[in-house]
Amino acid sequence: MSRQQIVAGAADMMRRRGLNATSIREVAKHAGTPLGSTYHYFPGGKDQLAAEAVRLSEEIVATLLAEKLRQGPAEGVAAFFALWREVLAGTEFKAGCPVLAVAVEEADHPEALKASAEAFRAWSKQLAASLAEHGVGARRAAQLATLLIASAEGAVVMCRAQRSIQPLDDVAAELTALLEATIAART
Amino acid sequence: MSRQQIVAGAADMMRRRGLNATSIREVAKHAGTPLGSTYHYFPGGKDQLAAEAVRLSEEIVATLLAEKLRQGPAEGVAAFFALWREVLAGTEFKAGCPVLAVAVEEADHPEALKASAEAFRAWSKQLAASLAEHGVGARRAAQLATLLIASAEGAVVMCRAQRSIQPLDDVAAELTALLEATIAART
DNA sequence: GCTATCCTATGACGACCGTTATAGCCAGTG
DNA sequence: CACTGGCTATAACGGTCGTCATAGGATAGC
Repeated sequence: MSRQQIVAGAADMMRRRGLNATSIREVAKHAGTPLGSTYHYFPGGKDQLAAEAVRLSEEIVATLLAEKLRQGPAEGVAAFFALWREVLAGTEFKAGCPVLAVAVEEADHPEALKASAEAFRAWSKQLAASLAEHGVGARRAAQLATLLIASAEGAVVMCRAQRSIQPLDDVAAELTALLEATIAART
Repeated sequence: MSRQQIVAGAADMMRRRGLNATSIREVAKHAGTPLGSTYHYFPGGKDQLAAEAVRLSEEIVATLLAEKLRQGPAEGVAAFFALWREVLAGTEFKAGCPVLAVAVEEADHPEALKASAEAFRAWSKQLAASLAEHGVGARRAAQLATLLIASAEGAVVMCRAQRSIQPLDDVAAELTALLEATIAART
């Protein structure tokens, strides 16, 4: 269906150029659908389209995370960082996270912003739950999960600015060590 | 001078709405200067204006960081997080970091992007140097410095999305503990 | 007083934006 | 066959954007 192509194309454009630079016209053209169709599928306009793009991105990451976390928190975190490394490497550091892009551009897109908050919360919960399962206290697990996501998102932005993978690798190295130490201490 | 007001206004608008939603017209109006003056002061157009706004933000943070780091890395990091906490609280979670905003919106603003990369690098160097002075190995100090900046920037974005200060506090708590442990181990 | 220089003031340019309206195609159902 | 509803196709709306050009005013040095 072409509806999904529109959402996927919007997400791709948003993670590269941000929300405001992603025009509905270009999204439609890229998806091979007429402009009018966009407003047929998304009567809520750009806000709705952006919100769905954010939710799609959330699901993709959440699915990968859920799969890898079954092998343990360390594997999940490793997969999370590997995912961003691939995104950066595969786009010459030109793409980042569409969820973050929406949160940074405060225009009047309340649905999209809500979806963005929900995505961060969902990822955090997944990670925190996995940590708690492996003996980390609930409070500490939540803190660690937030740290993991915040630092990964921040590192991706730094990588884009500097056109280098090093910030992400630095952050991943530090957090992997911290995670191992924390889990080892509670086992 | 009105030139500085233009740059400061641009930085403020960028950190709230992002680069693309910051129009030169509005910046000029907000600064009380005519639109034509903007192109007199910044013949390089929006790219130059954005780059100078990023450099101004870099300097403000770097100055504060330099001052606080004289009392040690822990105090510097605490001040860094306190700064972002104030920005968020003082704007109802509607403002973030203009440096990050530029890096996220990949339009053709090469100078601004370069300034953004330079800002991240400058802050990292300051923090890493302070850590190294207090016994942390050079490699580790660089990694930790990157982690501190990445996680602070990422947490600020999460706070904006969720309209809550908790992500920043969670990250600050984790990193403060990590920092203390690291410095204690090498002393 | 004269002039050169910096800045103001104003308006225009082409382009793109989000959104809406309207008319037409083209299935599938009865 | 008729017809209805989902989607296409196309054009237009008011608005804002970055940028540029040009003319006016002020101010400082001579």
